[in-house]
Amino acid sequence: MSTRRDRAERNDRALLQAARDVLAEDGAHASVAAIAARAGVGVGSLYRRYQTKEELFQRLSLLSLEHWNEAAEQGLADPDPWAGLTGFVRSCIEFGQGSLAPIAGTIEVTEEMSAKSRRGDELLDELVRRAHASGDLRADVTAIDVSLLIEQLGRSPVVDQLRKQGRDDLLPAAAEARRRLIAIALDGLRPGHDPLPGSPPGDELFTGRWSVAE
Amino acid sequence: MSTRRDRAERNDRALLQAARDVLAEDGAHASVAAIAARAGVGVGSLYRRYQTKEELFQRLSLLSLEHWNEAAEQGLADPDPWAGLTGFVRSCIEFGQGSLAPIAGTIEVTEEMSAKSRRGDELLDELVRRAHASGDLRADVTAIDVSLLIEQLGRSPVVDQLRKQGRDDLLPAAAEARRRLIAIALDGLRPGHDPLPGSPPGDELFTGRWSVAE
DNA sequence: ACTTAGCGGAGCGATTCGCTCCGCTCTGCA
DNA sequence: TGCAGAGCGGAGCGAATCGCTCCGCTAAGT
Repeated sequence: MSTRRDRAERNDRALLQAARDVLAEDGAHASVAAIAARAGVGVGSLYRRYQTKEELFQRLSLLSLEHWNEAAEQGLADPDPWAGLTGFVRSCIEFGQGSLAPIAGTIEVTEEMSAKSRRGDELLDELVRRAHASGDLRADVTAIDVSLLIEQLGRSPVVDQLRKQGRDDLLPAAAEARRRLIAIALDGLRPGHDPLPGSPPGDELFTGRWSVAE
Repeated sequence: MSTRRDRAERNDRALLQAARDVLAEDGAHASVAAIAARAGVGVGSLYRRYQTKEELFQRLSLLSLEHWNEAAEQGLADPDPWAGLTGFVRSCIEFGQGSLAPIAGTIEVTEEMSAKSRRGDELLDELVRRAHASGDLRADVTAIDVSLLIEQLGRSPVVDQLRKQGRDDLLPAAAEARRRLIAIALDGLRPGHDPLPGSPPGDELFTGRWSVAE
């Protein structure tokens, strides 16, 4: 009913998506002004909804974690272990998880966030375990390998740059090219290849990476 | 002999490597002050060697193109088409080609640069053609797919972020984890997988991407 | 011992940052 | 229809940072 509240909610969603886009384009120096402009609202409206830039980014991180967990649960609901795992990976990549990387270490991690992060780790472990058991996933790949792969593919240099240059005409082609790269990487997760180099990465690469530098 | 000149040359090399590192960490807003500091010289010395920030970045781009071409020629010299192609890809990734992405579109492209770029395209075409002919490379992968793959893997979100946070203790582990991701992606280039989605990307994704936005 | 090439970094004006605050619009109720 | 005020956009604030200049000083060369 209330038009006022509807409008505010639309603005909020637009702000969050704009923040993701601008973060992808401008990286660490994404400015509030750019985010507000991209969302089509004034900075004043942004600051009524979020007291501070950090609060906006915390909200963004929380939503990302929630999406990760929902996608993982959907993947586990798939009877096919391989389709479940790859569906999860693709969903995370397309959601734009990667664009949050530049703000890691710049925002305070709330207890709610780290709880959801732990839950996400468990879900991914289970996805990987299932795919190992069914023989669909090469044996020497760990859950952390998969996490890092999502992070690596979560940003697209080509798409980001074209967007920054305003070449919107080329974006569909770039998105299609990107999908091919993702398919290539996922094919590399299949069994039947030479063993991976080095030893499996430990989770110390994730622990503490999101905490604020003192 | 001349100690003066030796020192200057060492400074120059340190500047170029520092520029690569800082670009990887700070992206588009890498500052001259940060580059000079990382190289262990004053900004004054940087500006005696390069009249402007753009000139430094042009030099950096030129060296990257030259490295690309040398690596491609080395790859072609390898009697094994697959080893030649993957050696080329790995060499480009490790050289840090990816760190130049943020400055694309911000510097003027000299005639020398575009000539070397054309030469690089030809060399890569030949590498891909050889690998196709020997059956080592999946048939639906094009040279542009390989270029985009190099660009995608040319930056490491994990390594960049750990460096920014000063967690140098974790860098070796991150580098090893990165090498595993590269191996996975290269395995995905092998034959024997489902066809890639979409149609092969055209070279319009590269044409003009390096020209200055007007 | 004297000259001077070559260096580091303080500091300039311009720009951009996160954020505040205010005038205006346009909704919702009488 | 008229009016009160909720909610908006964006000008503008002080601080920070930018690319770049310039100068005092160190130390190499004669």
